[in-house]
Amino acid sequence: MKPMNLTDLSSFLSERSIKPSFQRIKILNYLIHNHIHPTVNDIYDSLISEIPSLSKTTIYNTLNIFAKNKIVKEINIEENELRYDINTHEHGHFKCIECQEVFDFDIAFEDSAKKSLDGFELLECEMNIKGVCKTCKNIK
Amino acid sequence: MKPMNLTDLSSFLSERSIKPSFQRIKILNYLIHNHIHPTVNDIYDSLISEIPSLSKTTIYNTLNIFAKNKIVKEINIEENELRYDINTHEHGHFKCIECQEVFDFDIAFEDSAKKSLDGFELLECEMNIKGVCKTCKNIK
DNA sequence: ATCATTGCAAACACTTTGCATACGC
DNA sequence: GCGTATGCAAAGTGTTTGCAATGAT
Repeated sequence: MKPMNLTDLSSFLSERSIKPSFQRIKILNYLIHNHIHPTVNDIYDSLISEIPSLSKTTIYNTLNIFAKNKIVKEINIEENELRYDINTHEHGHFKCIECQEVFDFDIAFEDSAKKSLDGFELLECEMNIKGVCKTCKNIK
Repeated sequence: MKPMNLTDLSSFLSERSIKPSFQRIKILNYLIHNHIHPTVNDIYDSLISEIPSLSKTTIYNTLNIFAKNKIVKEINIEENELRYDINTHEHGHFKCIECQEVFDFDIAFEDSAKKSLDGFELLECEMNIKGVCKTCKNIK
C-alpha cells in the first residue's frame, strides 16, 4: 500500500464506514509506513511520543476494527503475541530465530492447499515458516 | 503414528533420552490416540479422571519437552492458545469457524514456498487456514 | 444533546517460574 | 541417598472488558 496524505487516509477509513479519528489515522499511517509486522507494543512505543495520551486499549480496539474490515491481517507466527500486517497481496511470513526479523515471501496458496480443500470455504490463509535467514546463516 | 502398548511407548521415550514417567507415557498415549489437535486443557480434562493428581504444569512441561524433541508440533491457529499435533507427515490445518473443528489437509510446502526462500534455512513450516467446512456449509 | 471514541483500571486466560514434596534408580 | 519429575501457588504477559470522561457533530 502506498503512502497517503492525511486527506487520503481519512477518506480511506470513511469509505469503509470507520470514523477517521486522530488515533485511527495515526495507527493506519504507521502501518502503511512500517511493514515490519509490528506488535501492539511496537505501535505503542512508536506513537506514544507523538500522542502522549495514547492508550494500548485504543490500539487493540483499532486493530480489531481494521482486522474485521480486512485492512490488516493478524499474524500468528509467535505463540504469545499477535503481529499485524497491512493487507496487500497474499504472502507468507518467515521468522528468523536468530535475528527475530520477519520477512515476507511470495506464495501461491491455490496451488498447494486449495486442491486438498475442495468444497470448503476458505476465508483466511496463513503460512508461517521459522528458520535462519540468509544473513544470519552466513554469519555463523 | 500407530497405537503402541506400554512397552513401546516407554522405549519410544527412552530412545529419545526422555525418562518414561507415568505422566509422560499417558500424555504421549493420549496424543497418539487423539489426533484432534488438543489444547493443554483438552489433555487435562481427558486425563484428570484417570490421574487425579495430574497438574497442568506437568502437561506444559511434557509438551515442551516433546516439542523440543520434535515429537509434537505446536499449532498456532488460534491467537490465544496453542494446540498440539503428533508429528507425522507435513500437512496444513484448517479450522472451521462454525464447528471449531480442526482438519488436516495435504500440502506440498516445497512447491510454493521454498523457491521464494532460496538460501534460507527452513526449520518449521506451518500453514493454517480458517473458513467453513463442507458439513457446516451445507447446513447453512 | 447525543452518540461514539478514548483510555484507565480491573479482569481474564494461557503459560512459565519458584520451590517444596515425592518418586525412581 | 541423589537426582529428577511432579504439582501447587504465584507471577508474568498479551488481550479484553467495564465504565467514566472526553470529543465530535
